[in-house]
Amino acid sequence: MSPRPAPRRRRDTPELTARAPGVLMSGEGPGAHRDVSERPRKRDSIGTQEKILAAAMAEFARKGYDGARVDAIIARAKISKNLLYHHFRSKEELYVKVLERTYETMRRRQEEVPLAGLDPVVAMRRLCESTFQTFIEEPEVIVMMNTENLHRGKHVAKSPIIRQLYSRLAVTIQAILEQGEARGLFRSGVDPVELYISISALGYFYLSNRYTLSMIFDRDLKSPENLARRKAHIIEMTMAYLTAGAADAAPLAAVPSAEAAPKAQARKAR
Amino acid sequence: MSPRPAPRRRRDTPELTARAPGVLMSGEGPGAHRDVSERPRKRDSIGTQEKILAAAMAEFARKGYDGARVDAIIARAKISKNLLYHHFRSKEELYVKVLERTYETMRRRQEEVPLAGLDPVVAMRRLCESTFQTFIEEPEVIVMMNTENLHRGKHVAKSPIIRQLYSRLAVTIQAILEQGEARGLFRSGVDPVELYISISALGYFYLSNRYTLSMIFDRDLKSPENLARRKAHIIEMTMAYLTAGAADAAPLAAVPSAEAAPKAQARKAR
DNA sequence: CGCCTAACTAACCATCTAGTCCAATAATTG
DNA sequence: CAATTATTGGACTAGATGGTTAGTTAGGCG
Repeated sequence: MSPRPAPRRRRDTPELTARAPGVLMSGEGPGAHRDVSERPRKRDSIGTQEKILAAAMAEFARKGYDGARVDAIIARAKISKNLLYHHFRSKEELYVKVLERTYETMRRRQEEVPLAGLDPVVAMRRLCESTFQTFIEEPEVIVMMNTENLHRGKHVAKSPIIRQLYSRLAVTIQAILEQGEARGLFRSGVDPVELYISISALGYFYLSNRYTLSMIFDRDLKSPENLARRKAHIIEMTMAYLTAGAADAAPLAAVPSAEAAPKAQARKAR
Repeated sequence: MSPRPAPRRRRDTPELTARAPGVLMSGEGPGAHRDVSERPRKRDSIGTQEKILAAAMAEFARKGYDGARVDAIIARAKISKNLLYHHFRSKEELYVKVLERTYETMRRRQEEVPLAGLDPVVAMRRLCESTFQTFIEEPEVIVMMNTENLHRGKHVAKSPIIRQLYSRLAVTIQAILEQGEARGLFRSGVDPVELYISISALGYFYLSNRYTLSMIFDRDLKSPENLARRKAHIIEMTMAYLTAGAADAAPLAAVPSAEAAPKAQARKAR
């Protein structure tokens, strides 16, 4: 083995960034500054971190973890590589931050939709809609979750923040189900987790696999008409399941439309 | 620019690798040959390609395209690197071959399930079961499709073989739907593509995202009980949707069980 | 039976990639 | 003002990675 004094010192940097204090006015240094049209470029730590996170989110959501390039992230964020590593320890740490942010987005979107106190049927329809709508408007969520599952959830496992985000949702759904059952609108014995997985699945898979599905079935799944049709289908399927065999079974189309086009469609859909 | 004569030599091999022409048949020369139980290991082109494809499938399904390493593939296949490149032009070509094989698997599994001529209700239940079962028993399918969709289907687009595999299925489903409708068992106006996407989604998403879902909901989605429950749920949901509002609507649980455990469960599940 | 081609190997290489080092400079804050 | 922190810049490196080159072996066939 070649005598290599420093074996490797990636991480173990003692973070002493002792810069020589005085000696620095020597050269004509500033000559290189060619930023003329740029705005003053102030020092804004959290703003920069925000830029980096946004750029990283875009890159990870486009290429996955292994396909993502740190150089691409710094290019997107228009910062130097050193600055990225000044704020984040490693590519992996940055990825975890982005992942946490993704889950935070999901949680926020969920809490934005008021479900408590509503008629159970309306509440469920609204849950279906908003779940699908979130996947449409936050496409990064899908790729980030796919990426994380490719890695078998090893980062989520280490992030205690993420693990708690969904507890409230399960409770909410449970309440809606109980109310619906009590009023004879829903069947009994519905598992809220199973149900939520299904509602998510119906929209998530459709969007996540739209490239291959579009190819196979020769249909543009992202067209506004098909998205609208899909949303209706998800609601139909979910409500049919819930109402089938209920005490006071509404035979079909419990509330056919009543709340079409609740929000701007596809805020930043691609 | 330190004057570096030799550009770079990672492995710092002691130069001159001139293999002496003759001296190598001395019995233990290829000492690495400790394959005793193995068959003589003749020169077997298609057998080798098979080994490579199997190894590549395993690697791609574990790591995705960018995470997969050619070196890992050759290690798994126990062949030399150049042999891989002798049979396949590039990592990408190999990936496409694996992808095609994946779709071929799906097609084969679909055709193995006889649906024509059955009672529509039975046929649909069977379709739900077999779809889920295929995802369980061929876990590579899920990751390969996720990977391909991460790349926005660019390889599928170039592979005409893949694009035709599903045409037959759509026709089959359409026939079942029509029959069910004619007999007053199913609702009318069901889109076969939309339906098939939903049936797939309910199982696919559950399995594909099981790592994060298991974490979030604190439930082992891969346990035999939960898999069985999921299968029942998928059937319930699909049949509820199809039968809701049918002319001759069967209120609930059209055919409660009747065909439980059709095959060995989880043939090569992990 | 020798030769040609295809199967096969080991070493090697060019390049890429995450991450570092060493400055230098400008803004912020105590 | 002085210490700190944010920021840029560029050169640099270890190691990994896809792919190639030069060479060896086996087997079918004329």
